[in-house]
Order: sequence, then C-alpha cells, then structure tokens
Amino acid sequence: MQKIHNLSKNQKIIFDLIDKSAEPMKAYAILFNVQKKGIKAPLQVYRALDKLVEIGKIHKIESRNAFIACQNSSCQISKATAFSICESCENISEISNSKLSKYLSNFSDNSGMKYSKYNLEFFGLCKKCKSK
Amino acid sequence: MQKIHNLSKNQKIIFDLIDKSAEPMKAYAILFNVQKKGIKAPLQVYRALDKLVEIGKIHKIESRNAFIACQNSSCQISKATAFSICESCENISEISNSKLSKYLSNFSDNSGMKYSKYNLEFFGLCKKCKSK
DNA sequence: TAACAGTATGTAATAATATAACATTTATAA
DNA sequence: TTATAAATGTTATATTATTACATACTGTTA
Repeated sequence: MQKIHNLSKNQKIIFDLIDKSAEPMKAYAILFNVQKKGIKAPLQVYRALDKLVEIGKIHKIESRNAFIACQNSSCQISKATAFSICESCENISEISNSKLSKYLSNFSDNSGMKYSKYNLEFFGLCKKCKSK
Repeated sequence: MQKIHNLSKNQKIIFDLIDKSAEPMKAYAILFNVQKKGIKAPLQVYRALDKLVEIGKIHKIESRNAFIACQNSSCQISKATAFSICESCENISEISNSKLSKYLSNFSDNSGMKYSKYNLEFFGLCKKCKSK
C-alpha cells in the first residue's frame, strides 16, 4: 500500500514546473522560474527537491545535476532508477524496463553488501543524433 | 591493443595521490594535498582529473563528486563502470563482475538509442554496517 | 481545544564544486 | 624544424549546495 504524499505549497510549485518541463531542470533554473511565485532562495528550492526525490516524485540525474519528473507511475520511491542520456542533444529519459530492473534489483555479489538502491545512467546517441 | 598514456607532470602527481588514497577523493581535497607540489589552482586539478577520467585511470563517483582510481586493470576507458556505496560508512568500491558488465554492455531497448557507455551506482549497507 | 511533535517555510550568509578566458610552454609528429 | 596538439599557469567568476537560526503551519492526541 502506497503512502499518498500531500505536497506542500513549495513542493507543489516546484514539482509542477519540473513535471511540465520537456527536459530535466537544474536547481537554479528552477529558482529563476519560481521567483514570481514567491520562492526566492536556493534553499527553498533544494528543500523541496530533496523531499520530492525522497518520495520518488522526481529523480536526480547525477551526471547532470538536474531533476526530472518520475515517468514511471509505479515508481513511488527512487530506489531503482535508470536513465538514457544522449551525449549529443542531451535528451534524457527514464528507462522503464522490467527485465533490467529485475536484474539489477536482484543483483548481488560476494562482497557481503546488501544493496537496497541503485542508479544507472546509460550514455550514447539517440536515434536522431545517430543519423546525422 | 591498448594505448599507453604517458601521464604529464600534473596528471601523475594527482593520479598517484588518488591511487594511494583509501577512499575516493574530492577535487578540493586533492588541491589541498598537492599545493606543496606546486599545483595551486582548482583548474589545474580539474584539467588533470578530466584527462585521467577520459583515459580510464580514474572514475568519478557522480553521486559523491569524488574520484577513485580504477581498480580494474582491464578497464582502460571509463565506459562501463559500476560501484558499490555503503550509505552508512561511505565505503566505496568498484564492482568487477563480468556477468553484470556483459549484461549492461549488451543492453538495448526499443528506444532507438545506441548505448556506448554506462555508469551504475549501487547503494546499501556493507557487511560491517549491516551487523551494527 | 490545548499542547505537542513533526514538517515546512523564510532569510541571510557562506561553503563547495566547477568553468571561462587568456597567455605561455612543452611534447609529438610530419 | 616547424607546425600542431596537449599541457600548464593565473586570475576571475560561475554554478551548485549547505549552515544556521527564527518562525509558521499541520496533524495527532491528551
């Protein structure tokens, strides 16, 4: 049973912005965009981002320091994330592939580590950029 | 046939430092450590780091903004990297698992993307921290 | 409903991470 | 040996993220 999170005012403003964006957004781009809505300081943005990541509404693309809305309705917690990143046009999208996620969620080695979370970023060329 | 890279002076100083370190090192920690060797500015560090990453001598742990020496002798280019990160003690190590790397290197989906590189970070608790 | 705990907000200052721009030097290869 | 690429040095600045502290809101339960 999933917990429904009622977003607070700032969280909602920031989530809506990211959710509508065609690309991942960076924190200060978000800040710039929400200043007219009364969010003035970086910390207000980062606090909302932290919470949104924690509850799985958005994900951070670590290699880009950018945030993207979760595109996987079943993904309520950011504990198993995979992204594809075009190194030419920077188009980024979340990969929803159940074989991949099963493989990685079940991965274990002989290190004695208990893995509870992963983040995977694939890089390459998208269809468009390949054919240029 | 692998290309042998002769490291330049700064690259060598910085690689040796990272290679000797028990943990991944952050850029400004590196800078602090090499100042006595004449490397004075952040950019000198970042340039060497960029090159060392490019030729696969070190890897960047994206979620930590830290750099670790490559622990996989066959890994001359950072195009297929996987790490395990203990969220309690922050112990980090490179995963060398041929099944995993084969699986990911061969991964493809129906997005039309041609993947040429990936970076995977697993999070969890290491043996020691689990038993606390 | 009052009191409490937990969560969220506001604000200022600053820390940590990374790059731009430009001049010069060193190494590599034609 | 001369041209090209790679590396260095230096200053300034851009970008990303957190600390510290005060206040306010929200939901629970006594």
